[in-house]
Amino acid sequence: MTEQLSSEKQAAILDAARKRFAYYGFSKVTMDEIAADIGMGKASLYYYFPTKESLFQEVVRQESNQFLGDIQSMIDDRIKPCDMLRQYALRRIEHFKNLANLRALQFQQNSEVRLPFVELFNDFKKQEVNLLQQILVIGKKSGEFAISDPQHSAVIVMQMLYGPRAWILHSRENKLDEETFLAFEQSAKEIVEIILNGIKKRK
Amino acid sequence: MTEQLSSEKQAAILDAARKRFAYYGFSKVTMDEIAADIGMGKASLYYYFPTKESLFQEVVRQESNQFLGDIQSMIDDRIKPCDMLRQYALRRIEHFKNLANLRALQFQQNSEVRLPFVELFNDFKKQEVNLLQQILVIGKKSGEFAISDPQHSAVIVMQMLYGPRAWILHSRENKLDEETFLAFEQSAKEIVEIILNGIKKRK
DNA sequence: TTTTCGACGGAATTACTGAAACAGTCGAAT
DNA sequence: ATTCGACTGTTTCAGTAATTCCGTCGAAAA
Repeated sequence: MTEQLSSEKQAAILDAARKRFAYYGFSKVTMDEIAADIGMGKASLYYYFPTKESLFQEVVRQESNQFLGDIQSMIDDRIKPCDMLRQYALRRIEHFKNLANLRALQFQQNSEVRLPFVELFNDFKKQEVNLLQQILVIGKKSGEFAISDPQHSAVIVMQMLYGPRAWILHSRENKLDEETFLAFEQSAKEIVEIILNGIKKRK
Repeated sequence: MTEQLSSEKQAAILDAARKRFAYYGFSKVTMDEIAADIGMGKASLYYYFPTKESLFQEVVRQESNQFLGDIQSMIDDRIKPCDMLRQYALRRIEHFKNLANLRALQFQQNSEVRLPFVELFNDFKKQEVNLLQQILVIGKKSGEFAISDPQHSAVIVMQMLYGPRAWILHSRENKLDEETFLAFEQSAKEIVEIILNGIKKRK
């Protein structure tokens, strides 16, 4: 079980890295610090992870996959669609909490928004939309959700959860080009309709 | 009508300032540029406005008051509550467009988020919530909205419109303290319920 | 053979400094 | 009452020196 020992060390590194990254963000953590946390030399970290970036990515990937896996198995359990959606949303809040400052960093300093990280987060977002679509399709088929296009609705609900503002900041160079604005305007209008449905009295 | 002439000049300054500020943000606009736009010397601007900051504030205040005034008079017209809410949301998108980069600046660089501006925007937010509350109270009284607490709902809808993410970035030093997170968590959960109501099939 | 680490090189970040830009003032001109 | 050129003190910025930190390597330990 030498491999077991190796992955134990690896897990320890990932754990220490997660704690530091989640609190201080990527650039304000040094490899020396992470190594010191688990009583190792910095050079040893490079035996397990080729770069600092890959270590960070692995931390995010692990946490994200945990979340996505949980949701997927919940869907597979075939509980009521209504509860699926509620559980998903609550679990999502939890997940966001775990990666709090890690994710918040997306919307902070430009310097932190490195291309590989953007790709990582966008990939996660895509998978999340996909899960949401599954839930909505099930909800529609079973007749519990009054939606015409689950694919479309999923994107809107996601947008709602991410917040319209996040959208804008995502646009290149923090500037509002016409294209970005039209997309924002469109989804903002659709969100309004959902809000209306949400608070209108049932007939 | 010498005063009329004065306020005409003042209006011209405000107009030039609005155009520049809305596009480039506060710090990337110089008083010289604004003055040049209307063919005046910079020093003359200081005859009408004591500081650059006061000029900026006046621009925001004017645009905001226009918006708030429009909504108020729409409410006074006593149209259907449902249309009130829809109109409000659409007009809000329009308003946001006018102040696009002016407002976007709230969520960008730290350097731009100066205390007097935060207060200005928070003040606007308060007034906006108040209008929204009026609409919801009317909607509830007339029996068109199925909400228990209009005061509370107004805050939630606002949060939805501003986006939960914006909330987080608002917190001091861009750091997620416990208090901020609890507030976020609470409202996120409530937003979930609204989403659910919005897409659930009517019985 | 697998894992750890001290010591080192080079790239990137920070701290520093001098020059340029800018907000705001003042007194004269209109 | 209103405009403006010329000036001042502060802030911003570009360029540079000093430092930090990522990542490597060869030796040592297990």
